[in-house]
Amino acid sequence: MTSPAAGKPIRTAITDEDGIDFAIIELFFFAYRDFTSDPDQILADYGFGRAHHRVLHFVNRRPGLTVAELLDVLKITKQSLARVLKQLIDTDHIVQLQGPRDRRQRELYPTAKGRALALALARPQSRRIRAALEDSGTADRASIERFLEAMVNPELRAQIDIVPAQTSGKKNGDH
Amino acid sequence: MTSPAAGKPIRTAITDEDGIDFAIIELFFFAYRDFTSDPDQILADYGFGRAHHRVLHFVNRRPGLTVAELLDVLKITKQSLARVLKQLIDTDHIVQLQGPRDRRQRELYPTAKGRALALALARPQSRRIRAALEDSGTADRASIERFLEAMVNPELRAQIDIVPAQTSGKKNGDH
DNA sequence: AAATTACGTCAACAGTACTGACATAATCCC
DNA sequence: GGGATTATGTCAGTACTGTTGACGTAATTT
Repeated sequence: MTSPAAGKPIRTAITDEDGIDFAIIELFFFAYRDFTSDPDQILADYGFGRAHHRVLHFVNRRPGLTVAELLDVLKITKQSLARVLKQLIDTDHIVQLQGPRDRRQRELYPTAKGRALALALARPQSRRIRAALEDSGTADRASIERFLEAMVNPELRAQIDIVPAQTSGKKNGDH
Repeated sequence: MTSPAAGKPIRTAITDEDGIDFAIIELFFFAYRDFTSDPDQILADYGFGRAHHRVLHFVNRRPGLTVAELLDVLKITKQSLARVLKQLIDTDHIVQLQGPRDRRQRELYPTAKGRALALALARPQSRRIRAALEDSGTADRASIERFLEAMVNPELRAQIDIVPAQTSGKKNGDH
């Protein structure tokens, strides 16, 4: 049961000693797990995974973004993106257009099919958020939004707020 | 560039039409990504991954939990847990004790080494949370906690709150 | 014309998850 | 007592997502 040189078991639960906020750490894990479980179920019907969802999401949010910009947002390598993006293009969820200024670039746009899937995936997530905001009562949307934004690395906050609420895509002022 | 029967590109960004809360959906993605990046860096030094972190976290939070209980909290299969748990035991971060009542069970406890690593991993996460709470100003801790808890599937909320704040482990009233 | 950039692709590998099958020991129940 | 069930462990195969490294091509920059 216990190996030869095994350390002694600690029988007391870890406490909030050192001011460690275990409650929220744990809550964040559970919340994110369930948050992603809704779209995961839908994606399975398409043979897609979470990576496809992320690509689809950002292409719909910033139509016309280039491959390099997408890589920068997702923080993955191009080899990792390649497989996923190829599948989304082959299944006609996303199309590539040659960049108008720089013909080396590939601007990514959703098709009607890709737009529809993005919406279908976001719907249960949005429903969950709305319900959580209601259930938690007092918490107003803005304060949750501010908290989540503050959780993001400062250098990377530029990636957020790129979408100007209503107006159309092609508005990438970064890089 | 465009394949034969490709759909037409949609050039407008997806809107908050249909009442979809894209802002918070996206924020949640960025926040969780950065939230996990801190411990990921530390884990790399040990040759561990995120799965090790989760096991270590819950064994420290509920010392004496059984393998079955751990599987239930993590919502993974025993085959998936096996490798990770074995490594943590082999490296003397966790020890197993035969269950006192039911000798088939294996109660999991952290060693001093495992406790120390769990704390080291939680520290930057807690720091990030504290900073985010401060930065976001108004948002009081309790409302964030309530929101995150409300994001979790109702059936699974029992898993939370198991740890009674200060008292020791062995208090698993579920199942 | 040479260097750099944007993108694509091939190959190998790691980490985490899954399903299915089978083994062992301990407990439960008739 | 003895068969069924339960808790755990393990073997084998597979999928998805990510990595590094290398190389190729076309377009732009210098």
